[in-house]
Amino acid sequence: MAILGFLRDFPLHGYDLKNRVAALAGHVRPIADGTLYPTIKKLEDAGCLTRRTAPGSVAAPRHMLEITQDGTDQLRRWLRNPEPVFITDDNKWYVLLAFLHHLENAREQSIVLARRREFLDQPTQLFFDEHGRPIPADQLDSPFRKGLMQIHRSFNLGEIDWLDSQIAELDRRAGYTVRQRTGD
Amino acid sequence: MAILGFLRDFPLHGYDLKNRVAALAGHVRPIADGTLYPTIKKLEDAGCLTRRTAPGSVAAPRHMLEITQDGTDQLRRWLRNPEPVFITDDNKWYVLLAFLHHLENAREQSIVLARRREFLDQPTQLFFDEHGRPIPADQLDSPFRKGLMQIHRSFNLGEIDWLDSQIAELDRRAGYTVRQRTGD
DNA sequence: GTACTCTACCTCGGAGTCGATATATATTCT
DNA sequence: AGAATATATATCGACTCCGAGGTAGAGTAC
Repeated sequence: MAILGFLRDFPLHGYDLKNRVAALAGHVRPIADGTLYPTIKKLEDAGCLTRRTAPGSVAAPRHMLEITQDGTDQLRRWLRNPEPVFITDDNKWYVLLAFLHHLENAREQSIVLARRREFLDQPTQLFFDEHGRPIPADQLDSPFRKGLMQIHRSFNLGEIDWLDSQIAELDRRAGYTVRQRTGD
Repeated sequence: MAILGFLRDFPLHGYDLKNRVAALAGHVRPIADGTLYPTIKKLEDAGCLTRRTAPGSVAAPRHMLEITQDGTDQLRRWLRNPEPVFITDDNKWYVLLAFLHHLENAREQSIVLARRREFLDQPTQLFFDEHGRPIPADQLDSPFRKGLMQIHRSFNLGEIDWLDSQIAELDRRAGYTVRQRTGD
């Protein structure tokens, strides 16, 4: 998704892609060569991108990669209907968010944000005692677990606020569109 | 790490472990049977845990798992000297944090928190233009990328605050210990 | 009575990822 | 001259993990 998402903005070569993915997921983990190049090949075989050999600006020749219409369609399918783990795994969710603007329909964007919003709404209970009873944050012995729950909670609330404002804005825009269309 | 970390508190059976890991990493992803049971077996073969068959409270018989001294040692090694990805990957870091109290030495705990703190201190630049120039948050076209950077920044600042206060507290405690020792 | 659900364990195949290794070119440092 | 570093691409074996499937006991709904 990150490869096609970056290529949707402008053509890039593998090495550049690697650095951009590493920066985006930088706080997560850089992508390994052994992952990147086979994935590029797979996407090429699937017709999602084409390559043109160009002289390297500094050293060895580059393979400039360009996204195709099929690639754009594939990217939009992934964004429009993301697998559950892209909603629940923070790392994957942030990668998705970085490319969500490639879904051009505000309504579709709003639906994806709403899925994340719904997920964050679920009460999270992280720790339990011997008998399976939930332990509230203030009764935890470990200051690390206390901090973990506290940080987790405040972070969730912050993201929920942001999601709500974004969803409202997107729905307002989509609403205008619908009204304009139905107003014909 | 999560398996040994939970067993360090009290013995559990596989099914219970699965639910606890799912709750801890609940906002991430639940652990699959195909991951859990082979991992339990691997830890058993490595002498990190022992199992005792007990009648199931409701249905099939359970395998109650208990951590051994070797298992405790292994857990402490993982916590004391975590691989880089446990510092940089949020998901893994939070799992580590949930069990850091099993490192009983305040100095050692503090060193691990300091590694995370140092990592968070690095300026994060997520997006670049065609020419590789960094794009500041306020110049991004996508509201999702803007939100991503904004949330990321505020979250980092929050965690840094917490880390600083924890490190100070731990060092204060470790300092007392050293002073008492050297004062003999 | 029988279908469904929850508990509880286990295995196998496949997908994805990493890390090591290899190949080359150009620049910079010593 | 030689070494180190950065650019740039590619492959291979090993490892991890998931998902689908299987086994089984006990309770619950219809």
